[in-house]
Amino acid sequence: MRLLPQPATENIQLTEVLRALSDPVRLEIVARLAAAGQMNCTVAGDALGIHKSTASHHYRTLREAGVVRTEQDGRLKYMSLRHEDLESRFPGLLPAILTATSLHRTPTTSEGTVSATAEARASAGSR
Amino acid sequence: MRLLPQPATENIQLTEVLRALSDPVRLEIVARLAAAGQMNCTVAGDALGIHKSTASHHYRTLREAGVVRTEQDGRLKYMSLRHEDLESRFPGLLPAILTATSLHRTPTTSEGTVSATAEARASAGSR
DNA sequence: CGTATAGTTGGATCGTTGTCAAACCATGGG
DNA sequence: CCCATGGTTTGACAACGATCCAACTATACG
Repeated sequence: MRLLPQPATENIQLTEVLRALSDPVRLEIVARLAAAGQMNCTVAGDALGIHKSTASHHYRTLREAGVVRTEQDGRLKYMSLRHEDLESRFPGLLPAILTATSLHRTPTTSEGTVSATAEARASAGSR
Repeated sequence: MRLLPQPATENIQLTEVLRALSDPVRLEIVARLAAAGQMNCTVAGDALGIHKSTASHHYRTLREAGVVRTEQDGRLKYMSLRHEDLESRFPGLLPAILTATSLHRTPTTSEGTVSATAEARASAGSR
């Protein structure tokens, strides 16, 4: 369970977090992470219908901004929200954003079927 | 007291708000607006040490994102935060961001302090 | 070892953005 | 009516970002 490099909590910058979350694809990833707890990269890419290299770019952006942590377990990498770190540095910010995304959810690309698959796979891969 | 065109409350998009606030200069404008209540455009530009056309661009970005309202009174235009509109659409978001900016403020918002200006300009200019 | 799987990296493309400068527009005062 | 003042618009420029494809790396499994 190797943890990929990420900024220390005290070095997380507000503008970078906001920038990371200002992209619809990344906001969607974060919303799904909040619901699922964690997520493997391929699942995220498949669910969002984007190329895997594009997905990889978004994971990196989120990780470097300090929004998510990535742990490698074998061939898989699992992302999860840095909830406590963000809360301690920007109290209330992430909850407010997650509330907003759930309030104004857009009927995204085949949300129901794909997200069901994504969740099934995500939970099957977790332990 | 003419009100400049702005998006209706229900049309304010989260990603656009986050995008608008992800620029250090605009975040500084918003922080000062929160402290001062309202602000005239030239004052903001002078205080931030940026060209007036650049400032104008940022005002427009903030207004079009739904973050600020602009009212024209004679030759002057006053900006103020759309606090209630944002609160009704994204509860807790703006307060959390303002809290974050005041928690991790570089120098304080007193006028005349130019170091904040220099830093904002430096990071913005080094894109 | 060889192969399949998971993800990254580099290159190419194309649109967006922050900045300044200069010209422009609008408003109120003399 | 003209001019000074407050802001906007346009143009140019350099940097950034999102995306895809193809090639690459790394890990596990047989």
